[in-house]
Amino acid sequence: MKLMVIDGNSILNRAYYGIRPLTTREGVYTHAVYGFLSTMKRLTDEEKPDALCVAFDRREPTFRHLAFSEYKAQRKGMPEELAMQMPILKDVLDAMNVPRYELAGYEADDLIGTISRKCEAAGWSCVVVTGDKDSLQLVTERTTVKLVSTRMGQTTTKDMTPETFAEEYGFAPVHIVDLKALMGDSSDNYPGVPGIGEKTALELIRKYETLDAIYERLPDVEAKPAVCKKLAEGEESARLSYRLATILTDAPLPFSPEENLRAAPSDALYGLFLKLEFNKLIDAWKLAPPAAMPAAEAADGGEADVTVTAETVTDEARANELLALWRGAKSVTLLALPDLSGFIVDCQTGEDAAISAELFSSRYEGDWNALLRALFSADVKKVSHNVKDLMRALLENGLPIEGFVFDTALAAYLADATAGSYEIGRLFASYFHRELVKPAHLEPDAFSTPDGTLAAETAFHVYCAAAGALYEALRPLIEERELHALYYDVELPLCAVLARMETAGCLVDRKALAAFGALLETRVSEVERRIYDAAGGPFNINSPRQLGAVLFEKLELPHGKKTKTGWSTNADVLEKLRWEHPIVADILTYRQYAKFKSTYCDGLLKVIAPDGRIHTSFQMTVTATGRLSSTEPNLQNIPTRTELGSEFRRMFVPAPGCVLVDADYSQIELRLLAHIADDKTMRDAFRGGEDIHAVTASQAFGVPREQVTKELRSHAKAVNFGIVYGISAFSLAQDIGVPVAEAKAYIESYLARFSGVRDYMENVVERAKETGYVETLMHRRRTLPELTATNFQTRSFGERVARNMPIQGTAADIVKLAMVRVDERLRREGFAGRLILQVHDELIVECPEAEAERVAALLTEEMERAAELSVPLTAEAHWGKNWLEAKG
DNA sequence: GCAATCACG
DNA sequence: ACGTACGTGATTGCT
Repeated sequence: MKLMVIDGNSILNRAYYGIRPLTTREGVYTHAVYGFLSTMKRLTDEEKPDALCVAFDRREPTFRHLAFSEYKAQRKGMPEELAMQMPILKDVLDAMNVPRYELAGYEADDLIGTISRKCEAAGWSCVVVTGDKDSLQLVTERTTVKLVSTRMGQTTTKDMTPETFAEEYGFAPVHIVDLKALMGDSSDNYPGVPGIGEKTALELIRKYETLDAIYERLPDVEAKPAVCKKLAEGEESARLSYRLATILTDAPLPFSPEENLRAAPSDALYGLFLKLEFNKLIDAWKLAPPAAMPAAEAADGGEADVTVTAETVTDEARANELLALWRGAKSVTLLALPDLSGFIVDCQTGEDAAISAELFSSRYEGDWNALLRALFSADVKKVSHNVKDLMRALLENGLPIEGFVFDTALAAYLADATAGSYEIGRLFASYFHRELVKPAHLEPDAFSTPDGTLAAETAFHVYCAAAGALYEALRPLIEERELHALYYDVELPLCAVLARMETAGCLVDRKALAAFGALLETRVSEVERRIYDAAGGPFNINSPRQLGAVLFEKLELPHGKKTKTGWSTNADVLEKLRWEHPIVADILTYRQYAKFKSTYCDGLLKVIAPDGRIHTSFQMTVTATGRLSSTEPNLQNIPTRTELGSEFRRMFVPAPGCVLVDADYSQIELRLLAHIADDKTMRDAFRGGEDIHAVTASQAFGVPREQVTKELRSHAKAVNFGIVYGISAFSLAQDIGVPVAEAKAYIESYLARFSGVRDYMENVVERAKETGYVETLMHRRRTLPELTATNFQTRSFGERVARNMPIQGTAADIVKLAMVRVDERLRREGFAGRLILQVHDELIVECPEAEAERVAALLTEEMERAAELSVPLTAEAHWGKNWLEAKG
């Protein structure tokens, strides 16, 4: 029989420092516990011990402290973020039914020593898990020590037996004590023999084995006279160190190995892991909810019994009966396979009765398309999950997209925009504290598997029931948080707008793009050759590491700041070195060409659809502020800041006979700052239609308006940006290239002149600290657990976010509302023009040439009246035969 | 899978 | 005294 005993403090400590910090959404640190449990899981899987327990230190002084007042005196207490994880770990161990031992006056080591000897006495073998080499003294024929070390996030272990120990140290394990008595231990803060270090101590112990043996023959010890002298003078200290290094094996601990036989975890463990957001560990331990809920019960949160009649519908007559039923229902819950080859509809038919119907095109004996047309028309009110994606699939198949009344993913995003994932199973677990019962191999959001959809079908009803339950939980939450307008007037209608934009896509001039790619290719080769010549040989310029070696070692250029892995080689650093060596300018050019070629030429060519257009995906549930994002490809970061880069915008073209109309807000974020902060000076500037950066320069730098130079204006512009982002003098100085003191003076002068802004910036942080969140004008909320952090950096970040999010987020609310209205009017008023792109403060419509002027007017009108502010909100529109021209 | 870099608002 | 601006996504190199 075998028992494993873990040194709780040692392993938790190692996990804490070895793993990057991780918190739950509420800000509770959990990474040390997570690391501990992963290590424990791995080692028990490897060793398969029959019994398992964990030993902990206690705060009370031990006999070692009493014997030697300086024992561990230099140790600082645990950091708060670690200390708070200790009780969590103990709770988890209790829930796992893993016994834990602690005893006032004894260290974990002493308990482990005692436990290992009791095991041996009972005829058991014992495995000690620790990161502490002192414990090696416990190694015997029956007791092995697993030494754990964590380096660069990787945890490795080494098994120490009498054999491996002797090989490494050259003496028996018990003599570790004698060794420590001679060499001392700086981390426990005891001295050993002053002047004798590891090397001499090892030699002596290999020769004489014990401290006693050395002192018995002291004058005649085979060592340098100086060593003998030190030994003689240091005997008292050595004897004391010996006592301190000795791990007790007879602590008064009631213990017998049989009491530690491994047991199944209690029901509480599941809920505890959910609370700690240890989803991976739930999987790893194959934990299930205490009483596995059938899907039908999940639909109403498991509180009442709903009789669910489940059926797979194959004939048209039954489908029509159900359609009638669905039309009469207040709402139905619907999930569809991404290729529309199947769907499921849950429909309440009475107080406690429901019908869950699954339909698959492969088994349907009727007109599948007609069925879909009926289902996705306005008279069936549907609740679904990721409505925009479903709508796009419907549009691509020429089907209607009407009657969607709720999107559970979108609602969950408004409830918490920083959750990261809005996959049904995860949401269900976090709202109902129960894991969804589901086949483990299933891709949860896709409802399909690479090898067919059969597996998905088996779990279909589970997800649909969960979506229904989420609807019940989220619908009231939207009202409570005053999110009704944002949700029903903006986000939900936006699904259809975005689905139409994605489906429409954007035409690109493939030939021009390919030609530009070829041009860049030759330029890249030229520059590459010059770089190799200057460097004295070829290397991979794309590798920052190799590039750093060439610049800072071979060519000995002065290096700037470091990154985690070496010297930074980013554009800022290289720009400062531009005149130090001709290679630098070439590298900057290379970087630009290579970026353009790979990301924008090759990248965009790859995703041109057969219709010659690029269909991006707009993500509605990604950003923490409420903005959209764009993926596969990202069309929100097409170059524009350099002349060469803006050539790409020439490749985005309208269909024949059409133009692109581009409208963008002027200074929307600064106008919102003026409005939200209610700053008189700023408000007057905008009301007077003035150049805001010039006014800022004049105010902050104390010069008359007509004496504001270009340079002063550009500095003021940087200050304005900085204010919106939560400025620091250091970064501003870095940005505009002035001394930090000067940047500091700018900021102070700015805040003195714009006192409304200063007050707002202070108040918003203060309020956020009270409530724990910030919000936009439409009540879009971002919670800020960072504000309560003890860590300075984390807390400062939270404060900057508190200042920025209401501004960036309100701008996002406004643009989204404008999009919904623009789309609505274009369609209602019979325009052929359609929205095709959004780039945060910019909307792009493709329309027939003849519509250009009217579309431009419509765009500016709807954008400008999307919000009523205390300052004018202005937008400008232009049109042209490509995106670059249309920017005006 | 992460880090570094750089494109955008 | 801390480290040094908000929000994104794609590509490349490297472990």
